[in-house]
Amino acid sequence: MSTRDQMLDAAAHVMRTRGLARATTKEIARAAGFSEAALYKHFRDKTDLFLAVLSERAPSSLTTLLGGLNDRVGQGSVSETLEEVAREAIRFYNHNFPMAASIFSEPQLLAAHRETMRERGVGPQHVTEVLADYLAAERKLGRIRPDADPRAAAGLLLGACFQRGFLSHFVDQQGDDDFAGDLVRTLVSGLVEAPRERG
Amino acid sequence: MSTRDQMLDAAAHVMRTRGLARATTKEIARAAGFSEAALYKHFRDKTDLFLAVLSERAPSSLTTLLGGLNDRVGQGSVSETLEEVAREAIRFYNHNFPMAASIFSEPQLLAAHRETMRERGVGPQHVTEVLADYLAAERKLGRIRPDADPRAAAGLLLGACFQRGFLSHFVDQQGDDDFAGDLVRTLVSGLVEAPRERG
DNA sequence: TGTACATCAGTGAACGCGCGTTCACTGATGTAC
DNA sequence: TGTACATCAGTGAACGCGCGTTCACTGATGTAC
Repeated sequence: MSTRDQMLDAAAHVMRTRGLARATTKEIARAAGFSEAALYKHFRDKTDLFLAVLSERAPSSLTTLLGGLNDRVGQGSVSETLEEVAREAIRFYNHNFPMAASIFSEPQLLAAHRETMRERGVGPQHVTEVLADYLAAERKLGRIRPDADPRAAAGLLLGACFQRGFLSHFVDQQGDDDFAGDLVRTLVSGLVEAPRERG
Repeated sequence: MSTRDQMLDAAAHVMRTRGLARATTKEIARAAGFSEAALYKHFRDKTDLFLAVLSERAPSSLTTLLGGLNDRVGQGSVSETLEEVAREAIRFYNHNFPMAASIFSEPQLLAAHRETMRERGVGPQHVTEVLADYLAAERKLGRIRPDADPRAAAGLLLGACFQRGFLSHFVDQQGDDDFAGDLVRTLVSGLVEAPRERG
């Protein structure tokens, strides 16, 4: 693995475990096994290093899963697919929330990262859009009600997972075994219609 | 207004506008109109000041609205109540997300704040619980389906609002006029049942 | 093969700066007699 | 009322420290002839 990659891994690790405020050049260099000076052979300054971490070490598991949603239109049950999405989303947000949230402590870093994402056409809003597209395709097949709102439904499901990822760090976690399943059943059935047969 | 209150207001303002990383004693003192040394007449150290801001300047609008939910059980339509909750939640999270997120850059501060909230029995998870209680009460009255899951439904609605508050800072905001309404309609109707009459 | 030089990743030590915090002090207000 | 003292919010200036960054340097590797 290249020195640069070792430095990015070390920086990501320190940011996650010590927090952005404690992610100093000294700590990062120490974790990477190089001198502080060496960091500046590979990155212009500390902001450059952080932006590289955010761009190149943002985990792609959720994006990958959602990228495969196109192929699942009409396959399996919609509920099963949504539950899988929800479970993966909860894991993803739980893992990445602290680092993403940290950026809000440095608005200049946030602005620079926004710009990078805008240029590449990626970002957190993209996830919701991909799920909404999937739901729209299922609606076209008649597998969900014709007047359903794909964007709102995607926002509900992923928003709940997002908040769950937040809460798991903010409070002592309650042991809710099948939160993903609870969410999907509630979303699919709605609050006011007559109950359907279960099973 | 007491000196202490002026300092808390100034600190909250700087934290919101400049970010936690730039919320230095110098900036806060300047915004409050006192010397840095004066801060230490009213707070033991900087952490003590931040914790006081988090405890005493956490806006209560959402808590207030949700506190009144007890009185609305059986009153008006459930959809109207949920839309009002959603609209207020979006405003609330939009306003408070940056400061709350900032805390994740300093895990020690986060841990101390968690402890304060735990002692007082408050916290972000409380909001979801109160909404879930409201929904459970409406279920008891038969105004929502008997097998509905109040916790999941509250998680979906407030989670979507929470994520919305996040996205409005993270990406250039799209102009979605009635997101709260879209969420509630989708949550109430569900994805698979036959459509109801509108109007 | 040997020699002279170029390149370049990485280092130890130092730099200036801004930070949180403390210090001795001021000046206004209250109080005892 | 006047005097002597106590209290206390607030200050200007200084403190030490850790930070990000730069510097002159090393030593390994490559290359020309």
